[in-house]
Amino acid sequence: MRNKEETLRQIMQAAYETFAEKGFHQTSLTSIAQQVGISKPAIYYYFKSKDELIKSLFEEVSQEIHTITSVYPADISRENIKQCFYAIGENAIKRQVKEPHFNQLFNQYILLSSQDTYYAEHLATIQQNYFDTFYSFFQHAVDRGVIKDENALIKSQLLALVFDNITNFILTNVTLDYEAIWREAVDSVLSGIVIHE
Amino acid sequence: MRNKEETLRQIMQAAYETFAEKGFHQTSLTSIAQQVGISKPAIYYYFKSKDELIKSLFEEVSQEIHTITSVYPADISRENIKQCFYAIGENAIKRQVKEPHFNQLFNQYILLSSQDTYYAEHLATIQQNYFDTFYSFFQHAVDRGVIKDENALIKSQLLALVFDNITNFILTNVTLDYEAIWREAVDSVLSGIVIHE
DNA sequence: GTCTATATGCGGATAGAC
DNA sequence: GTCTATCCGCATATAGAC
Repeated sequence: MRNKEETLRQIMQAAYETFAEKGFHQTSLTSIAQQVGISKPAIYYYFKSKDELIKSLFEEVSQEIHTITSVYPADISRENIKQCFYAIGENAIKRQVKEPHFNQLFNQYILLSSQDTYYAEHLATIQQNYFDTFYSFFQHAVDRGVIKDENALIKSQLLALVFDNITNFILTNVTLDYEAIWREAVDSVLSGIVIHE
Repeated sequence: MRNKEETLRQIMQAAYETFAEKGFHQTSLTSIAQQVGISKPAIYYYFKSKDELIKSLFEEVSQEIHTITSVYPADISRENIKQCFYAIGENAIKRQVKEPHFNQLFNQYILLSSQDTYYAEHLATIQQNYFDTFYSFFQHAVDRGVIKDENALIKSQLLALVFDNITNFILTNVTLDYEAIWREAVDSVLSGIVIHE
């Protein structure tokens, strides 16, 4: 006899990987069941439908997003602010290279969002939260007298857009020097607003 | 009796719109046939399979991309270079708002590319070409003595990434001042390299 | 409570009539 | 060039074994 929670986790895990690699449609419940070692209808004991499984996975992935985007260093100074920003990008690039599945899956939900209001609404929240994180990072620096409060909102949004698209392009066959692009973005955006005493 | 070319165009047109709105999987050949006013198997006279139809549409969309990305003004001067860049973004934003189907469809092909090498290879070429366009724009300005040849490759790629992601985010429910972000990107990237005599 | 066996219906695909 | 008939596979649903 199997353990209920264990089986559930295995289904989620198999779904996560196969959906990311092959896409929702190209992944049959049969193949997920096979990976887990159960029969296809057994999945229906855990999920009302394939769409429910996809939705559950989305909720899990949404949680993870928060932990990813909500990390920012405690101490920002004139000396280390660029390094802080550099590090944010470098970490994301490394994670993306190491774990492409996450974003591959996430991109599928973004596509779903143009066809399904449920995903559209939830993703809008996530993305808004993502922009907010960058903005609060800027405000944090402003509060500490590290940078001037000049166009901070737009600048933070600009960096967020660059950051996001770098992680997207890593998934493609286009090889660019993404770290250099990120550093250039940070340099360009901060040039002129970092206070040099 | 129907006209062959006319029917083909109608199938492509219906596919274009429905695929963009509902996605490849959620669009059945039956619904396309209904829109055109023919029966489902009739589509198989024009396309070997649904995948073939999707691929044909891709080739058509690929053509259009070239015409979109390969426009750049003939005369760049110190006085108008920022305006030129601003205009590129403004045009793209306007087009995107007016015609969201194009990018919605295109994004689906990007997703396919992580599952299918055919699309991966062709998209890599398109995206490479897209970066090249931005770079040659920079080189053009360098050649005319408008900007310094400082980090031009990375800067051009940075602008290309911003440009691309702005058009993506317009499709979402996230409303930002995209024109302002684009102008900020242009200002940030060009600040320091525009030659002031 | 956990799963298997089995049934239904839809969408993609093919053969062949007109 | 288009249609009818038909096949096959998969998502889905339910009945019931243990």
